[in-house]
Amino acid sequence: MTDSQSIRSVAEKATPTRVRFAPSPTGYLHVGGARTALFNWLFARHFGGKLVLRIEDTDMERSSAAMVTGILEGMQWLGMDWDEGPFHQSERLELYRDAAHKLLETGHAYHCFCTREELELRRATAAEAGETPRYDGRCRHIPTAEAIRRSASGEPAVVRFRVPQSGVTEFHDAVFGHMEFVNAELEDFVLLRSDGIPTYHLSVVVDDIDMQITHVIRGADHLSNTPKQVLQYRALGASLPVFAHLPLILGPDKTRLSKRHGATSVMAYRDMGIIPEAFRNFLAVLGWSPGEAARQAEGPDREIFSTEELIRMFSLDGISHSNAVFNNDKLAWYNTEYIRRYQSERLLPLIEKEWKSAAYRPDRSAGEILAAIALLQPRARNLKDFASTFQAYFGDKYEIDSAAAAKFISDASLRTLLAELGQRYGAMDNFNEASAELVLREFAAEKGLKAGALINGARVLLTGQSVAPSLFAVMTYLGRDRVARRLQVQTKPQAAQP
RNA sequence: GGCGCUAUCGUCUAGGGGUUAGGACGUGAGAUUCUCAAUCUUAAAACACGGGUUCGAUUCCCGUUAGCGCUACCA
Repeated sequence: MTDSQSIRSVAEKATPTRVRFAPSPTGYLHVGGARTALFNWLFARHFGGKLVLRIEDTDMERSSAAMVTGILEGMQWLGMDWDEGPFHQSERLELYRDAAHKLLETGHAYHCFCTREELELRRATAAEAGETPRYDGRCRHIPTAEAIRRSASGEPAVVRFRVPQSGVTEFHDAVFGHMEFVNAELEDFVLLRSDGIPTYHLSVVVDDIDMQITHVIRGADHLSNTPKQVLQYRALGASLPVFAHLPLILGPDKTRLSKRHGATSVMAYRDMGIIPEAFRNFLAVLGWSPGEAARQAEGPDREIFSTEELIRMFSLDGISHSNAVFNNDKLAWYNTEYIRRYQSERLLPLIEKEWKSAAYRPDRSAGEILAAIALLQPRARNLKDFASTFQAYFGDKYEIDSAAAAKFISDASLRTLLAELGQRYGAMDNFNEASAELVLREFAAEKGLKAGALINGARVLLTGQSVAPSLFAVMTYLGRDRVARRLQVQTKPQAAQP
């Protein structure tokens, strides 16, 4: 340890928590990435630290600006903000080249002139011989002067890190504990490609040092890469951040979540009618648990956590060591819970988006719309319901579900009676929930049939569905005239159609 | 193949040397009755296996098995 290093580590202790979310824009923000972002965000907010957003776009062929936009959109949808960035690695290439040169100068790296074809061939040969395919280090011993001359003369070369051939590389992981890797198992990995673009291994380390990241919270798929990075921190004379690797999210078949399992993009969940907070809550407890004590302290609800609660309770200690299966049923449950708990006013903008995407236009006053939402919230499962099965509450154009019609209003005499009931309602003076029910029941007794038959039939005519809130509450919401009109509508029973 | 990680109900998990192994989702049954996808009640459902250590392991250690990850001039 040099003096400057110890001074630096003291200084770093005084620095606030700094974490980063560093997606690669080779695809949309996927579920796993979203959870990584969430844990970083929660961690930063918990400690009043900073979240840096960094776009790892050094793979120019696979990266695109559209994907960056999509990722930012995904984060915003989930209600996560960031304090710095987005920084693009593609705009910081000089930094990585400088670091590579520094490593070259200090002997921690060397030029390698082996071609891809040669490497490929050797790998294949090694695999055939049952050996571990690993770079054999043949360019390690090319004298520096010669390497510089060859490189300067235009011979393509990559820069490789010179991994110690003995010893072990250790680090502490906040989730998995003490980690130790035998250096001899590591190969001399590539830092700089022959086109001068850094690989992930280099850029991630250089940026994490440059951005003074204190905690690297990322997917467990990086656990095995970490010793390569630790080696670079040491070679560069930088102190180590705290690493925290997150278990992976799996599909129902316990393989890594992928497109095969359905939606993996978080935006797909928005499009499926999921409330962002519900999705976030679901994601937060996938691979993390606040623990019994913290749970109890938060009161009776043990599964539903507000943003503030999540921030307050979040801790690296609660992160699970094992992978978690993504459970759609539980997500759906969270969604219904959030739909119920939201104030109608708060739900409205989300519902309006659904209307817009379904090209549906409500035909009611703002007050009526809010009342309808409040009426329907307890039985909505999904935001999509408001633009589909609930259309009868927001306008007079709605379809009658054919199965419901067949079951409850296929009888012509019943239809006639419902129309008559409609007339009776139309003539009422004090139309309210209690009186509407009284009139219906008296009407049923008068005609000698069960109230249930009328109720079920009326429900279908009034709402188009066989499932709805309490019928008389629906009537009250709809109002006398609309109820009267709908009951008297003479659509032909579905069954009678040729 | 090598290296690494992991292992509690079907799933997410709590717990932790002595517990009736707790909760949630889902599932079954019942209640309610104007419908249910609501509500209430209730049931079934787990410590992967084998060795240690110990008076006592689901918990600690080792191994086996299984799953996952890494093993690129991808990230």
